Amino acid sequence: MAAHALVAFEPRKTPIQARSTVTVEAISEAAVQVLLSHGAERLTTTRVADRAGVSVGTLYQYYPNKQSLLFAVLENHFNHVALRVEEACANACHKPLSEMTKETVEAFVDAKMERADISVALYRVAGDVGGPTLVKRVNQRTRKAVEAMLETAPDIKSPPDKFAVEIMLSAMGGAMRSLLESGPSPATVRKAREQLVLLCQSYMAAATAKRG
Amino acid sequence: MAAHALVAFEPRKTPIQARSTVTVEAISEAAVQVLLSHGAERLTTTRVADRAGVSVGTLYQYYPNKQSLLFAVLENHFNHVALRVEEACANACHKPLSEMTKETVEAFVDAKMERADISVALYRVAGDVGGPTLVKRVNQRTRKAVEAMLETAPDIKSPPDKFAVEIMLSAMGGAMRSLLESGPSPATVRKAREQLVLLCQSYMAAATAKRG
Amino acid sequence: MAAHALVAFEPRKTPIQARSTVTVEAISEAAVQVLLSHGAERLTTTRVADRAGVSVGTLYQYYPNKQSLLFAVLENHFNHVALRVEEACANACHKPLSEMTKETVEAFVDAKMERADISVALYRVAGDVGGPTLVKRVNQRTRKAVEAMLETAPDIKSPPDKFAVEIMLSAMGGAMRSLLESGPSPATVRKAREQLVLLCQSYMAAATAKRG
Amino acid sequence: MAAHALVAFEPRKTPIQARSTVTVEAISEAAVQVLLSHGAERLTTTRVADRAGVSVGTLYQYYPNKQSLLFAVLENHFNHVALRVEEACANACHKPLSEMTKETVEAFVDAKMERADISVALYRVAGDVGGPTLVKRVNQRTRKAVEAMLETAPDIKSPPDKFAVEIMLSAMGGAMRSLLESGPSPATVRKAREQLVLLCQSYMAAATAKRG
DNA sequence: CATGAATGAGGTTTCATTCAT
DNA sequence: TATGAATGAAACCTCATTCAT
Repeated sequence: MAAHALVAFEPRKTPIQARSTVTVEAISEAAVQVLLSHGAERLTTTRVADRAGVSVGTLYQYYPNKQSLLFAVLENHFNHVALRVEEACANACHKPLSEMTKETVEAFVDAKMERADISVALYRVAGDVGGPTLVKRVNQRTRKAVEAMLETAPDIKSPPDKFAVEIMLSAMGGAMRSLLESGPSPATVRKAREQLVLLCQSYMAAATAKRG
Repeated sequence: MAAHALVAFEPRKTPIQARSTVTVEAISEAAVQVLLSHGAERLTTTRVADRAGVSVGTLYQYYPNKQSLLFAVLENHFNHVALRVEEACANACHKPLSEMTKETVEAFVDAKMERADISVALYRVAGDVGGPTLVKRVNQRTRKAVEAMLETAPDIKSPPDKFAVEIMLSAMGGAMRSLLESGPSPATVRKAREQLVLLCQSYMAAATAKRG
Repeated sequence: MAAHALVAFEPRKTPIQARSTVTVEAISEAAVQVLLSHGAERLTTTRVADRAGVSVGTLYQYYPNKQSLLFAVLENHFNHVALRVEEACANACHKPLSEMTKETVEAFVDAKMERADISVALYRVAGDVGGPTLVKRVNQRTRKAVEAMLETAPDIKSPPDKFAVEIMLSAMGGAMRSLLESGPSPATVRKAREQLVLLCQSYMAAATAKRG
Repeated sequence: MAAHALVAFEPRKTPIQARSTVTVEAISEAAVQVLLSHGAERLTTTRVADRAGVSVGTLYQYYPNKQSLLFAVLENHFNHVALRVEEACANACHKPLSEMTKETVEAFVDAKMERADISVALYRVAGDVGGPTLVKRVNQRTRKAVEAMLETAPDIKSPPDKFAVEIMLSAMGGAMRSLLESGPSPATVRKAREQLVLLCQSYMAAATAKRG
């Protein structure tokens, strides 16, 4: 599994018949299951196929290699989280800055916690599978949503630059990663959520005030 | 390489003789070299031994298995960074809060950048090798240093709680990870460093002000 | 692809309808294309079907297995060459021996060169597919044509025995094989053609003289 | 087994200890055995290792891949035949041309027949393994020996050009191939040998006479 | 007749680890 | 202690072939 070449991550074949769509989803879901039950290094394509109730050959009809399968799973997860954040951003338009920040951060934390186990499992495969690239791509997308939201803030003169938003997103992501990897209690999660809100609020305030 | 059992990560034999120490260090350094030149999944024990100029057998005299070797490398790197931060904390005692934060953050960023390539390479093995555990341990240590420093701050009434410091450290670590994995230009690093300082300063201000 | 059992090499169903004939030819031609573009070991039935613009299933309607497909392609090629030689033999009747030989050899060389690329590609599959059997069969046929021609030679008393003709044909075939596999320049081909004519002429003269 | 890239055919590791030399030879010999007993397409690296009494891993210590193993076997065989022909050429120096030719051809036929089964088996792998390249290389070598011999012929004025010798060698090789692949009786072999001698003798006479 | 999704045995290759020398 | 040959389980992936639609 060399992750140096970022090629051929796209699915190999577009399902035409109805049954293949089912198969593709079964495989993707099975990959998550195996990831959770066996861990990243015990995940083999054969095991995934077994769990999905298909043969290995079928798996390879839709994913050209193991990486592309894991990449797809990773992408799903990231897309889900990104979507939640985008929704929150859309909802928080025209509210005061601190409210905006709060809702965005909370949406992110909640989306991650929603499938905390998967998040943790995926941290383990991300490196081998183009994770960083994907993270960057998703961060761009999220950043755009945040920026659009900030444009509508009534209480700031000019928005922070792109860079500040990026820093905030990656800081937030990193803190969540540490948190999730420590297997936190619900109470801990609650406290961390609060602190994360505070972290981002104070940063946003500082970053926008500078130009205001 | 199952990372589920966190046993036997410690080096097998403590080198007493000078020759052994040299060997151990050669192996550890070779591991880093191979990591950089071949990537995480092309790192094999044989290759490391070759690069170190010893036989595989010898490698296994000092490290019970591959994981323990990588763990040691990881530990080295983390210890180095932690040391730099601790030094900065010691130096910043009795200075104003914002100054303290600035110097701490800058020490962290600079330490990471000092061997940026190694940092990136290690992100790739961390998951398989007890990285999260190690991160937690190092974070504890760093947190203590930060807390001790904060105790001496002249301009705050009471220090932030443990949790706030932990959040800050993990946020900072996460942001650096994203940054490093994107292969940033020097200019980008400079800007990120500034922003990271701002992020932490505003957070520390907010977190201590609450109790102040 | 075990070639030990020489069964079931014949096409499965004789195409009666026009559409079928077109399909069969498309498949056969596609096999050649794939052979040239991907090489012998990258030739898969699916790939051939794709190139032919039909589904694998359809391919298997006309060829019971992969071998039979390749066998058919091989047969086509050999038949083509044999036909050319037979024509030459028919044309050369009643001419002097050396003229007969010249025209026969040249017809063979030219027929091979006509589709040199296919010839080379087929050398690579011949072994797996009943090539030797086919070669023998085609050589019988060609030998008959040559013998019939020789019967009409005005300048020999009695024809050479079967064996001599067979030796000549296989020598000629082997030399062409070596030549083609070396990717010869046109000039080389021209020289080789001359020499091959000389080789066969002198042999025929010697082989017939013995009995004459 | 893609044979397009003619790289990495050389053995991977030079045996240092005595025992490894034994191992290498056992593997090579086992490959021949498996080739004979199972045929070319049933030859698997695992099977070869089993037959050699070692593990697959050991096989791969000495041969970087399956091709390189088969290439080595092929090379052995060709070298053996080339050696026999070279010996014959050395012995036939200063004899009359027809005698030279006779002894050379007979040496070739006899060397091939000596291990007829291997010859046939190898025809089947040659294509996948760099056979043509090897054939060319060995033919060069043999040609040199033949030319050196011809220089000493008392009864020719000037030797035939390189090309004629090459044609002769490849014709001879091709005829032998056809013969061997037909599973000939001893009587057939005897007759073929005679005819082959005649073929080459008459060609050599013709090819040298031209310049004489 | 055509389609193409599914099959799964089987092949090649890697690499952490051991142990006789 | 050092060596490095040997191990072999286990991973990934291919592809000829079938059969329900």
